[in-house]
Amino acid sequence: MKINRQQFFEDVYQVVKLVPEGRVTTYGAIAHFLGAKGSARMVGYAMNASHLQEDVPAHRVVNRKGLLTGKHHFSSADEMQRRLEKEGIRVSDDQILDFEKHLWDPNVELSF
DNA sequence: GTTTTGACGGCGG
DNA sequence: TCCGCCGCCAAAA
Repeated sequence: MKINRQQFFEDVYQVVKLVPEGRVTTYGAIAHFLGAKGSARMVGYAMNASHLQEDVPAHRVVNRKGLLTGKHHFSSADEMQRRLEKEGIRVSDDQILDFEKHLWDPNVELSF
C-alpha cells in the first residue's frame, strides 16, 4: 500500500508524540517503524516541518549516534539541549550521555 | 526538467 | 574505532 507524503509526516508526528519524557529515539528507528527503512532522511525532513504541529517533542529525536544534529532548527541553538536536560538527560558537546540507556525504539517498545 | 541539498544510516576501508 | 562514500527520496534552486 502506498503512503502519501502527508500521511507519512502525520505518522512521524504520532510516533514522536509517543516518546516518553526522559527518553529519546532516532530518525532511523522511526523510519524503520513506518516501513520506510533506509529513508531516515525523510523522517528528518518531516521533523523539519514539525514546528507547524503542536505537542511534537522534536528534541527527543536525534541521530543514531545520539547527537543533537537538529538543534539549529529550534528557536535557539541551546533550546534542544536545555529541554533534554530538563528531562534528566545529560548532554555534552551535542552528544547524549548514556545514549543507549535513554534510547526508546518504537520497534521494540511498541513491538508489533 | 536537471542539479543540489538535507534534523540520516549502513557498510567498507 | 574512526572516516568517508553511497543510497535513500522529497523540496528548493
